[in-house]
Amino acid sequence: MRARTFTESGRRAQIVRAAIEVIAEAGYAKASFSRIAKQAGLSSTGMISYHFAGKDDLLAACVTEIEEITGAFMQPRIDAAVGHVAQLRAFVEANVELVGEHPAEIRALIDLVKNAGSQSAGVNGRLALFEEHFRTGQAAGAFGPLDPRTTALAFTSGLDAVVATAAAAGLAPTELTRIGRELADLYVRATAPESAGGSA
Amino acid sequence: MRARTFTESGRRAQIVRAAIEVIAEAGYAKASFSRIAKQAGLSSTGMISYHFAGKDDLLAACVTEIEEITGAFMQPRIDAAVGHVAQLRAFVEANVELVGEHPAEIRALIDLVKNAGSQSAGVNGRLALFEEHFRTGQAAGAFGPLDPRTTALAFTSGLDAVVATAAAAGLAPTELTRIGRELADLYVRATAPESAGGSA
Amino acid sequence: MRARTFTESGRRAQIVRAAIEVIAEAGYAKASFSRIAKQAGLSSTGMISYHFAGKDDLLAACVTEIEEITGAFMQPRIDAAVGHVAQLRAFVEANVELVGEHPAEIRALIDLVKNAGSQSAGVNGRLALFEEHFRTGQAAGAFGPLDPRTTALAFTSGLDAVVATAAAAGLAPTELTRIGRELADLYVRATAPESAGGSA
Amino acid sequence: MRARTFTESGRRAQIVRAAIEVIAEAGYAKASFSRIAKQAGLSSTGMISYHFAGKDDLLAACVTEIEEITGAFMQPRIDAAVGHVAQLRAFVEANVELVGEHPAEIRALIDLVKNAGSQSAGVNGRLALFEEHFRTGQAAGAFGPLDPRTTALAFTSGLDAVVATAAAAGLAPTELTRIGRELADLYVRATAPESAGGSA
DNA sequence: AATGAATGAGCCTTCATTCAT
DNA sequence: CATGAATGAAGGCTCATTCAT
Repeated sequence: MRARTFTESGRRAQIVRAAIEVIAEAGYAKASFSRIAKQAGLSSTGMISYHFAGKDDLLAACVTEIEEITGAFMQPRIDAAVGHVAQLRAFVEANVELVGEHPAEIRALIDLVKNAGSQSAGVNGRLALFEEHFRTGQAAGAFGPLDPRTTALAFTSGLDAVVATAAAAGLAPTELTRIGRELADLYVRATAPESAGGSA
Repeated sequence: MRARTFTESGRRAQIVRAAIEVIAEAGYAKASFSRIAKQAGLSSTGMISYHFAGKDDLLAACVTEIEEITGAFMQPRIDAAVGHVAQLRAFVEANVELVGEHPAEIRALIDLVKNAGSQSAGVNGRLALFEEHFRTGQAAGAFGPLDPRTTALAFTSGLDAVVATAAAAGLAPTELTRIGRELADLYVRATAPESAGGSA
Repeated sequence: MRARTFTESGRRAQIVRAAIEVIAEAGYAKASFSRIAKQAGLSSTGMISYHFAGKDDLLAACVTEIEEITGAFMQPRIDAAVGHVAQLRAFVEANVELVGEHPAEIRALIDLVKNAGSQSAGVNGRLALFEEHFRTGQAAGAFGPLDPRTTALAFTSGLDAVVATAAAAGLAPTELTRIGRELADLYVRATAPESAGGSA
Repeated sequence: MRARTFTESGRRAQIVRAAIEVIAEAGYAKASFSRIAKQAGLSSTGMISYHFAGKDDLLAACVTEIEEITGAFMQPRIDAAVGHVAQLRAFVEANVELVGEHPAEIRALIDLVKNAGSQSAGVNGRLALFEEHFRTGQAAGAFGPLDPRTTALAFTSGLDAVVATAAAAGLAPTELTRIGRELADLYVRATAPESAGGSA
C-alpha cells in the first residue's frame, strides 16, 4: 500500500528522481531514456514516454523538482537576511551550504542549466533577480559603481562553478561553510560602496 | 616518422577548423562527425577517424588550436602589464575584447570547456594559473585576504560567462571594451587589500 | 449472456464512431488506439481492447457500421429501380450522392477497404453482387458481351475512386448529382447490348 | 568482382530491389527498414539510412525504378498504336499483360500508389494524361459525350484493380491477354461516339 | 593517404495489448 | 464495467568507428 500521491502519480516522481540521479552521476549527455529507465527499475523506456510528453518535458520536470528542493532550503535563509548586502551574502552562503544537503541535485541542476539553460525560466529568473537586486541596492547606496548586468552574470556563474566543484569534491560541511563565507566576502567586497573605508 | 608541422598537417588542420565552426554555429551537442565532415567538404567521416584517434582527440585538438589563437592575442597584453593587479586587469580585459576578434573560436571554446572541461589541460591550467597568481600576489601584498582557490574558480567561470554572453550577443567593440573594464573593476575591487581606502 | 442490442452496446458504438471519425480525418495509418481513445474522450486505450478482441475486430465493426448507414441510404433507391440497367444506374448514382450525406463515413470506408479490403465480407460481397448482376443481366439480354468478373472489378473500383475523390473535394450536391449521372452513363454505355442503337 | 555500377551505387539498387520485393510480398504496411534490410541481406537498417535520405526517399526510388521498368514495356506498345481509341486500348492491354512480365513490381507499385499516391508525380501524371487524352480525343470525334475527368478517374482506378487482382492471382499469359482485351473492349465501348452503330 | 561502404549500438517514440485494481 | 499503469517489440534514424580497397 502506497501513500505518495500528493504531487505526482508516484511513478512520475520516481522517474524524475532516477533522471536526477543519472544526470548527477553520469552527466547530462549520458542521460538517455534507457539509462534512466534502468535506474528507475523500469523494464522499458516506453514507460517514460507514457508519463512524460518527451525528453524536454522530463528534463523540465527535473529542473522544477530540484528548484523546489533547493528553494525550500535557501528561501528562508535569504528571507531572514535584512538589507541588500546581507541578502547577497545569505544567497551565496546558502547556495554553497546546500551542496552538503543535496549534492546530487545540485550537480544535476548545474548540468541541466549548462545544457538546456536558456530555455529555463528559473535560470533566467535568477539572473534577472540578481541584476535587479544590484540595481535597487545601488540606488539605495548599498552597492558601489558596478554594472548590474555584468556583475549579475559573473556572480551567478562564479557561484555555480564553486558550487559544482564543491559538489564534485564531496567536501565536509565545515569546509563548505568556509568556502561559502569566502565567496560571499569576495562578492561583498567587490560590490561595496567606494567610500568603504570612509572619508572622515 | 611523420612530417607534420608543429601545428598540424593540412588535413588535420582543415578538420579542426571545420569542427570549430560547427561547434560555434550549432553547438557541441550537434557536432557529430558527419556534420563536421560536411562542413569540411569531406565526403565521409572515415577521414576524420583516420586522422584522429577518436572524438576526444579531435575535440582536444580543437581546444589546443583555439588556445593557440587566443593566446597569441592575449599573451602580449598580459605580458605588457606590470604587477599582479594590472595583470589581472589585463587578462580580463583582453579576454573580453578577444570576443570581437574571434567570436566563433570563443563560442566554440566555451562550449568545449562546458562539455569536456575537466579533462582539458588548458582549462585546468588557467585555473591553476589564476590560483597561483592570487597566492603570489597575496604574499606580495597586492591582494587582500581572499581564498586563492575559490577566487580563481569564481573569477574564471564568471569571466567565461560574461565572454560567452557577449559572444552570443555580437556586441560592438566599444561595448566589449566597456564590459571588460567593468568586469576588471569588479575583480580588482574584490581582491583589493583591506586598507584600500586607508585610515590616514 | 450479454444484453448488447442488435447494433452495439453504448460504449462499443461510441468507440466505433470515434474510430470512423479518426480514419476519415487522419487516415487509416494514423488510426491508432490512442488517437481513437482521445477522439472518444476515453482516458486509456485499455477500454478499446476491453470491448474489442483486437484492432481487426474494431475495424470490422467500423466497416459493418458504415455499411449499415450507407445501405440504409442506397438500398431503397436500388430497390426502386426496375431492370438490370436501371439498377446499375441507381447503384452508381446513389453511391455518388451518398458522399453528400455521409462524407466522413465514405472517406473512412474507402480507406478501410484499401487497407484491409480483401478480408472484408462486405467488400467481397459487393464485388460478387456486381458480378452476379452482370451475369444474370447478360442472360436476360440487358447487357452486352462483357466479362462479368472483369467488369465488376473495374466498375466497383472506378466507382470507389470517383467517390473518394468527390469526398475529398467536398463537392456541392448538384455537382455530385452530375458526376453520378456521368459515371452511370459511362457504365451503361459500356455494358449496353451490341445492337443498342442498331439500325439494321 | 561486381560489374553493376551504371545507374546506382549497386547497394542502392539492391536495396530498392529488396524493398520492392517486400512490398509485393508483405504489403506497404509491413515494409519496414528492418524487413527490407533482412530481404537485402544487410546486417542493419543503418545501411538503408546511409544510402537513402529517409523512408520517403527509398519509396520514391522504388516508384521511379518500377515506372522505368513498366514504361520500357508499355511505351513502345502505346506509341505503336495510331489514333485515340487504339491508344486507349493499347494502354489497357499493355498494362494487363505487363502483369505477366513483372508481377511483383506491379503489385508493389499499386500498393505504393495506394498509400503514398497523392505525392507521386507519376501517378497524378497518368491521371492527367488520361484526362487530356479523353479531351483531345473528344474534340477529334474519337470519343463520345463523356466527362473527361470522371472517366479518367474511373478508368485508371478500374484498370489498377484489375491489374492488382490479376497480379495477386498469378494468372497465365493467355488469360491475361483475354482479360486485357475484355477490359479494353469495355472501355472502348464506354467511350465510343454516340452514333457508333451508325445510320448507314 | 584516402575513400566510402558497412557495422552495431544507441537514440526517442509509438504501438497494441495485458492486467491488477 | 472501467481504469490507467505497465509491457515489450518495433518503428525510423544517427552515431562513432572499422575496414577493404
